[in-house]
Amino acid sequence: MKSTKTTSLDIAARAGVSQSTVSRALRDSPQVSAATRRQIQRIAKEMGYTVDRNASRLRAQTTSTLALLLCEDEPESHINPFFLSILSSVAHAAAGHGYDLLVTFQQLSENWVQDFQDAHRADGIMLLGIRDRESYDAQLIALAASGTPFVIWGLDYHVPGVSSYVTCQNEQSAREITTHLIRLGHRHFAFVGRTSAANPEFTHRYHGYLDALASHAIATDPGRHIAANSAEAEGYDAVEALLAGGGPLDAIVCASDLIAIGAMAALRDRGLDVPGDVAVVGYDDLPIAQYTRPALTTVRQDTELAGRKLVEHLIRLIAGQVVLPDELPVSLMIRQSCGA
Amino acid sequence: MKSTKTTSLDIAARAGVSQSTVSRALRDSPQVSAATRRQIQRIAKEMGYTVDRNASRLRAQTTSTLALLLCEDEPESHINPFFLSILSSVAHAAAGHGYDLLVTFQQLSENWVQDFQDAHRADGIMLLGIRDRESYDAQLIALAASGTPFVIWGLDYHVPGVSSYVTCQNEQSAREITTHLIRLGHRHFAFVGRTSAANPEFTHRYHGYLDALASHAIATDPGRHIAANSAEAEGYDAVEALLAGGGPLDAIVCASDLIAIGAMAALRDRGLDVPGDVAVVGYDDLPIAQYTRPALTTVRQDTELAGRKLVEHLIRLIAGQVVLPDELPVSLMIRQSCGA
DNA sequence: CTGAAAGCGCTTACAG
DNA sequence: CTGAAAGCGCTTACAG
Repeated sequence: MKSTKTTSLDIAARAGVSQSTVSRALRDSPQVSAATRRQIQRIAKEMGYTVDRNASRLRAQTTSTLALLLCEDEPESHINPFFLSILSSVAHAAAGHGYDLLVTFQQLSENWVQDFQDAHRADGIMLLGIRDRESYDAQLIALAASGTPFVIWGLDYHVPGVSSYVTCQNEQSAREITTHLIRLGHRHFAFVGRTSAANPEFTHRYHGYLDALASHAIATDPGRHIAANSAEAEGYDAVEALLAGGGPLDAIVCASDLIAIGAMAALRDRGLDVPGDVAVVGYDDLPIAQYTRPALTTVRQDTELAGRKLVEHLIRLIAGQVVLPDELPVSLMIRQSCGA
Repeated sequence: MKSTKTTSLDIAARAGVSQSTVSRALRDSPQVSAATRRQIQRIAKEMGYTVDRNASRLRAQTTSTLALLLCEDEPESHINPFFLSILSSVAHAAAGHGYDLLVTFQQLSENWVQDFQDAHRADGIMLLGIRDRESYDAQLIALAASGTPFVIWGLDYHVPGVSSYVTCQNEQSAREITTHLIRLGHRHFAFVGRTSAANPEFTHRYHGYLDALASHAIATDPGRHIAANSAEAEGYDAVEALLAGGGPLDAIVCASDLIAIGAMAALRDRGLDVPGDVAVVGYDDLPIAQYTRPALTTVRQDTELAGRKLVEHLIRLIAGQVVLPDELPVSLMIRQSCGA
């Protein structure tokens, strides 16, 4: 089946030039005359030849590969579909820049740092899903110390010249969506989402939420802040805890859409109407958010832009160029679950 | 920052053996004495050495890499979260077998076949999301002819010795879930999902559905079969078309959960109760299916097993071993949207 | 069990 | 603008 492999020497023989010239022509080197280059490229195409990546990478001491590490808390835990959108965008962007994309799902227990760096598997690394900074700290420091370029999504940690990060305007957008609820007349708020120094995205959203309440002199009760990771089940349980706590409640700000969807299910199961009795808002704007009933009011993160930025930052870092972290704009998606 | 690279020669010098012995020891060759092997492995660890993959791959003419191609209809179209689960499982399985995983999102217009094969980027390919066999036919034939091992999810196309496929018991499970609805007393059915020779999964599900109806002598009307791809919006529109058609309707069998979620939203928007007025069932058991209200009755596909099988088949194919296509068992997840 | 040597298929100074 | 040559870091016959 498989015919013997075509190498640059075969092309050279056919074109009547040296192997070096073939190599140059295929890399669009200006050193080769236009006529020779065209001829060589034509022959290469005819013979179905493509450069052997292993050889070129070995020789050029590069990998032309970007790695994407998706960190998950536990093996086989459900991953937020939000990351699928980013992954898709990253894959397109990487391909557009001529890079291969290596994808790994990692648990934080594993020591991926040394592995990736020394095995020359990728020129740089993108980290998604790092929510618990403390657990990752040692690995991040080691990564930075090794000089491996990397970019983080959602965590504002960066070492100039080595790493960068891309995140979105978490605090500001949470302030906006909470203010929207206040304007609608809601006064008894709760926030669902685990916050800590270790979980920066949710923490920033929480701060924006608190800030909006404070600006309107609305009191908050620590009991109205329930920790939850981004999963429907945790949103569901959080609402049960909230209702068990008693007291008036007319709006729940959730740190993610998945949490909000679980929260809405719990409210419904308790016979409460959304938004009639309790308004609910989420964060992410997953595709499904348009199709829950009531449709979910949420904050849209531009995953297409996020993926592109991640790749651009990483490529600049690899090239030794200056990179400044990016905070991407978001947009409020007002639908029915907030009451308007 | 980055120190000069450690090579097997450095290890050899330190261990006082030849470079060949280092190479053998690190590959656990039985040719090396246990004592020497242990010592070399210890030194390698101390020096933070890992084999340079580009060099070893070039030399051994292999890639130790598996490619996963996710085919999408249009650039940036939403991808079914179902594939995220499979992707996660594939990533774990590939890592477990010592393979890297290259991920690409492809449109069918692109000619990925030659690319992958000739560029020595992967030892084998997994194809997900090929729903339209006709469009891919030429590429599949070319792939098979090139001798590149590949495995397809969901499409029963295979060339013994070169390719295989993994799918699930689509027809049988659709028959079961439809029968369940019939037992519940539903008599006026519709099916939403695009079927054609080109879309085997949905087609098999449709056949199972028709079969169940026929077994119970329930009449079907071609107008009650609406084509739809796996997306909430298409499910939504399909229900509008169904309702516009008029006539009694008390159960909708959807070819995917995404379609079902869109369908439920449309019914709700028309003031119809699910399952009171119309029962709805889906397919896939996405995590969200437990949290729609009513919770969605659906068919669970074991994505963890699916990913593992895909990788196992591919690795066997690469090793030249015999592989028989797999049809995985599924399970009915009875929740509320069916009326029991 | 170990070593010396060849060679995988490229890229890239160096020389012309 | 082109060629001859070195060498990236391994793996693996071959010889002992």
